[in-house]
Amino acid sequence: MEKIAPELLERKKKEEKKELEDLPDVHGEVRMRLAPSPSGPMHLGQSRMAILNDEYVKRYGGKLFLRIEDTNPHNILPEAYDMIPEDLEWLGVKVHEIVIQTDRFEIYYDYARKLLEMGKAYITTVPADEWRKLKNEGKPTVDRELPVEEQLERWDKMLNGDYEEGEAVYVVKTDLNHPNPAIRDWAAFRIVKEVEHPRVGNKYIVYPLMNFSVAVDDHELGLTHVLRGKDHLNNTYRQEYMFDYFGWKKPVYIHYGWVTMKDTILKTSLIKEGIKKGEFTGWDDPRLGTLRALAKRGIQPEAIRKYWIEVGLKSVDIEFSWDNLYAYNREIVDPIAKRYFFVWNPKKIEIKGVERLEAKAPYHPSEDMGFREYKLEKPVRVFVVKEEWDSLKDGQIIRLKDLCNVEKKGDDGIYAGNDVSIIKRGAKIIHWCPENSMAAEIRMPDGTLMNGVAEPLVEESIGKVVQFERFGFCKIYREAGKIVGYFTHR
RNA sequence: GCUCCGGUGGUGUAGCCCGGCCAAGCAUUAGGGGCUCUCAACCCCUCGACCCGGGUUCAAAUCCCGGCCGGAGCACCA
Repeated sequence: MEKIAPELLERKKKEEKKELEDLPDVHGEVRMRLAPSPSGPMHLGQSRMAILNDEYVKRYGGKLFLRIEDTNPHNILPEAYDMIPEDLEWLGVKVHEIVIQTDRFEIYYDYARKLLEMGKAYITTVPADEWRKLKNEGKPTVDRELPVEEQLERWDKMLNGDYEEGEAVYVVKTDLNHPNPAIRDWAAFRIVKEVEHPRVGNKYIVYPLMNFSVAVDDHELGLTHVLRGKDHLNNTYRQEYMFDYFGWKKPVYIHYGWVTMKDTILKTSLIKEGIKKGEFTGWDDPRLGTLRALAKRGIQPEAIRKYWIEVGLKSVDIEFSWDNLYAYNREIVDPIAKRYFFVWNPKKIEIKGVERLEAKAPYHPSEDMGFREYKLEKPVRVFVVKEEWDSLKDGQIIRLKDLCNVEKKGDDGIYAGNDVSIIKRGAKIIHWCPENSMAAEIRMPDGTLMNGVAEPLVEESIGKVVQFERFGFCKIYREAGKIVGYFTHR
């Protein structure tokens, strides 16, 4: 090989596979986390952080935490506690330990008290908008510098439920003159009384806000590296104050860019509403960008993984490319998908001039998967795509793939032998389905349906991704006696 | 408005830190051809990019300055 065609080897070398770049500051093993809130199942956008964290933990060894951030009782879908781990498992992400924030209130309270004692936090009873206004002007509220004893007293009152919702807020001090107003004093605990938490009920009335619980947990879990979207950049700065106050060692923070997904419905609140209204069939409706929808459509988790590895951790904003994802998926699915015929807008034609026909079509054009065979008896009738048949000229001879040649004559076909060489001479090849085919409905990612018939043998591929020849890849299901295909991609 | 972050073909990415081998690589998409009993796969070819302007230098996608453009955050959400 080397002697005959060294240039081929050269080429091989150039097509190195994409690899994630190394993480900075790795000393031995890493400890990382995924931190979704349980508002719904995972979607494509969230799979990025899951995959990347997983890749690094697998590369360096260490531990990956799934930390469910459920400290906002207003935005929780109880089923999500189970759905998220399921989605991760489907993705092939290895989670070593699950941590749920509503199990950890005592830890947060503990640190909250310490911070008050250190004079690094205060409890304000000033209304939110006023507090915010003062902050933007770089001015303290009247209660910011109240003595520690009084702050602790207020804290106890908060915990005891002596304040109503919105009457008191625990704030972490930073720097009122910080040039970025977003970083100045930030709210860390709020009172929630009017809503019951789906998981812990009304056991607690003081809820930590994200920046506080995240900082505490990132430290408590001993994280070495934190990957997050750059929309969290200011939160990182806020949280760093906590690390500085307590003298904790900070993890390495890496902020990756924003991903926009055109024509993809990701927003959980919208999906939830749509499901309720009946606009979507469920969390796996093929129009959605949830992982469950993609799974249903036959997208392989390995394709998603490969996609995000290719994209990497850059802080540039990017546009998601379905084409690229489909290309990766096709690479995986093409060699294993069995081939079948699906005829949309079917028209039944009779092939005259033969007693019987035998079809022998390979399951795969290049892989050795055997054949699907059909025997067609006397009135030999098949389904073909209506527009296709109608567009043929009378007298035109075409090839019915893996069956025979026919000459069109109105709504009939005249048997024209079985000489494959007519293809070489330019005969059109069309596909067909036997008369005993099954009704089939294909559901497209844009929500449209295609109705037709699928050859009987597809039944053996229920639950699998197949390729309907001259149509595209689909994942096959059965619903109410009919074949239902979820379109994967061409 | 303020504070950050970033700008390589339609899309994604490599190169940028440590200037030259970059008249910019790879993948995908699009167009064309080949092969094939699929409009798939495979093979070949083609189109297509360093945001702009200065500066430093023998030499800049790579370093410096300015501008322009895009994005994020500025919640008692995460």
